[in-house]
Order: sequence, then C-alpha cells, then structure tokens
Amino acid sequence: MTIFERTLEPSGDAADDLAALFHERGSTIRFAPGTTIAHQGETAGSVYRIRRGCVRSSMYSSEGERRILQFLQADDFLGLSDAALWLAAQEAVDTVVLDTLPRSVFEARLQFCPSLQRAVRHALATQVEAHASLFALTSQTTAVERVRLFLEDYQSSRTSTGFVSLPMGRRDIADHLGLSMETVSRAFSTLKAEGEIELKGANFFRLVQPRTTDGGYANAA
Amino acid sequence: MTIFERTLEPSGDAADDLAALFHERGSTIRFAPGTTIAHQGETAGSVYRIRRGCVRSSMYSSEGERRILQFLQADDFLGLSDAALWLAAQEAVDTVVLDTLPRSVFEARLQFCPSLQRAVRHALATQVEAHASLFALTSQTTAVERVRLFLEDYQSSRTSTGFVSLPMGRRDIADHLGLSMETVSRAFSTLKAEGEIELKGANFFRLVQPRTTDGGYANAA
DNA sequence: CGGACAATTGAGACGCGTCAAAACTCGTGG
DNA sequence: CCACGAGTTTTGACGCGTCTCAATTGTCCG
Repeated sequence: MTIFERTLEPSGDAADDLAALFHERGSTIRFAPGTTIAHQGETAGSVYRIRRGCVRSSMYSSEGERRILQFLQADDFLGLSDAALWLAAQEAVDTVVLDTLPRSVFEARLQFCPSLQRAVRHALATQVEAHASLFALTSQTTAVERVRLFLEDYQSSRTSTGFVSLPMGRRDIADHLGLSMETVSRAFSTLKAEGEIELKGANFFRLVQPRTTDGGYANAA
Repeated sequence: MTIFERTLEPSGDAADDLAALFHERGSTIRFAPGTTIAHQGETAGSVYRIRRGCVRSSMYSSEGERRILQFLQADDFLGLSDAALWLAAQEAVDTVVLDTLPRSVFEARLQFCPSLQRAVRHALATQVEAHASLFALTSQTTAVERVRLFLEDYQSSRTSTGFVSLPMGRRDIADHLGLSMETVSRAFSTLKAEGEIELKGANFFRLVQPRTTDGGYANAA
C-alpha cells in the first residue's frame, strides 16, 4: 500500500521561474554532513534551494527530543513560508550544496511576479501534502509496515534504478517515523529476512516487489 | 509544556481581504452534525470560510482507517491549496455554517490581488504549522501527555474563559492523536483524578493549572 | 591492524490495543 | 413525571508490540 494518492500536479513553468530567480540572483553555499543550515526559532533571513544532497527538517522539543518532519532533496525549497522564524531546524544529512537568496530580495520579487506567487503556493501545498503523507504513515500501522511504507515512498520520490541510497542513519529514520532506533533496525532485518528488500551495506536498499498495487489513502470516490 | 512556539504573526489586513471577498461574492451554506462538506479525492470546486461550528479534516485509508489532521473553527479557510482534489474529507462535527465561493471566482481574483496572495500564503503556512504542532504532539509522548497537550492547545486556540466546549467525541480525539478511543477515555479519567482538568459532562473541560510555563518545542535560540 | 561509531541482536518490562461489559447521557414517548 | 432505548463514555482484563537497557557485531578510515 502506498501512502496515498497525490493530489497535486507537477507545476512546470512556475517552479522554473522560482529556480530561475535563484540562478539569477542567488549564491551557492556548501554544508558538511551533520551541520546546521538554519536553527529552529532563528530569524528566517534567507530562502534556499537544494542543488545537491539531503536536508532533514528537525523539530526539537525543550527536552531535546527530535522529530524529523521531512527529508528534502535536490530541487526542493526551504523557507518559503511567510513565518518570521524557522519552524524547524534545517540540517545537512550528507554534503549539501544550496542556492541561497536574501529574504528581502525574494519578498520584493514576489510582490510583482504572479508566476512566483503560484510557485510559492504550490510549494507550500506540496509541503502540506508531504505532512499529510507522514500522518498517514505514522497512524495505525505496525513498525515493520511503517518502515516498508517509508522505503516505498522514499524510493518513489528519488529517480533511481537499482539500489537507492539512504544518506540518513537509522536514528534519523526512527525520529522520522516515531520509533526507536532499535525497532527500525529490527524492521530492516525483518524485511530483509522476508525477502521484501535487499540491502547493500546499511545505506543502500532495493525493494524486491517492484510495486504493491493497492492504494493506501485512496482519493478515488 | 505547550506544543511549540508560534512562528507566524497574525496577518491582519490580508486575512481581512480574504474574508471580504467571501462576504462580497460568497453564499452561505449550513451542514448538519456528521455530514460531509467535501469528500476526499473529489474535485475541489469551491473554497470555504467557516462562520460557525467545528470542521474536522479527515484522511481515510483504503482500509477505512481514519486520521483527523485538524479541527477547524470559525474564521478558518478550506481549500486554499492549489491541489485539484481534496486531500482530506471535510466533515461537520457540530452544526456548521460556511461561506462558499466557486473556485474559479477565487482563482481569478487571486491573479490580480497581491494582498489576497499574501493571505493565501499565510493560511497555507498556518496549516503547515498546525501539522508540525500535531507531529510534536504525537511524537514520543505518552497517551495521557498527548491528551493533556491536545487540551492545552485546543483551549489556547479558542477564545473562552471557564469551561471549554469539546464538540467532537472521544473517537474523534483518538483518531486525531493516533490512540484508541478507550485510551483517550482513560487519559481523561487520569487527568481528572490527578486534578489537572475538571469535566462538566463529557464535552466540557477546564484546565485547573492556568498555564504550565515551560516551552515544549522551543524556538528560542 | 586497530579504534570509533553505527548497526544489529537479545532479554525483560511496561504501555497501549483489543475485546467485553457496565455506566452514563439524552431524547422520546407512555 | 418517569420509564425506556440507542448511542456514547467509562472501566476492566488480557495479550502483544515496542521501548529500554545492554551486549555484540559490523563498517569505515586512519
């Protein structure tokens, strides 16, 4: 079962306009694995576009517990909300290369460019959908099922044949799915033992079933 | 502990413009308790603004399991995403009165009204924040803690002194928090026994602690 | 080859889900 | 006014899945 059917069309040209703005006015920064791109609660002074690598959006509680809201990849954006502060910390999972733009430049351009506004609306709606997908995933399913759905969803969002790279560690996956690291590890072992996935080391996987065709959170009437 | 600090300022005038559009061009509809305003997966042909009552956004899995993403109240909007289909079903918890607007009218006006665009962006960002809040809530906390945080969050979002009305049932709360109905009921009993809440019937509550002042998911640096 | 860190595996305890029954609420009708 | 019945809420008992703590194995890099 997949998480649920997508409701959003890919918005071609509008996203291109957004990308073009970064290309035209942005500068490039590089972050080492494990470093923080933006701190939770900090003033959001920049907007980012991912060129390379994997970024995790983490929310930390006052007790230090962490919840990972999403894993972002190339062509995803950071900071398109109109919130003054970062809702979540943005952290580099592996080596990350970003285009960055001062917030002021971004907001100024946004005022007079309807296609940019469409792109921002679409990007925010996409984020809402991603969160909904995570809710579906972390609802009433068992641990093994959660991991399996996560891997399916992850694979489908990365254009890749054969083995798929998992740049994040087990702990990251655990904090994403609301499980303990050990339970995630056990789930990987179970899926491997049952022949549902193949592993190459701990960070490359492949689903043996090309696609399970039933439809999770169905949108069909 | 509260869920986390808000990052969004209330956006006064922009939201007013949105409300004004509904007032000017919209019509009013009424829904009886338990009825469905919009079906999941259906084409989203209208935009709504809540005038009165409580609406739940429910996602149904293909197995019929339900997850409630949020409870919406007066002055909240439905359908501002650019998605072609409803991501979740919108259902009336109690008697609900809505302003409604054809999607086409809304989109046309949006093209040429920057303040509307700001309002839409803000509303979507608010939704992202609400989802993040729910993630924080459903992470690693125990069942009693989840319910307590839910009640705190719920009370703080409703302007009300004394007892607060809970229009939704235990099952609704359970499907919102990812718990069983029985566990939610037990949590209510525990909180009552420990003197943390007072109950008037099953649908009115009051937190006895005026405010626990530590800050959950803190945004402070 | 050796050391640090990540991942795996094991054993035990606790919390939540499930099934089941009792208590409560509220509207209806005698 | 009181009795009745349907639906909701509460409480109980039990089994199972996941968390916790702990030890072992595996992996990458110096």
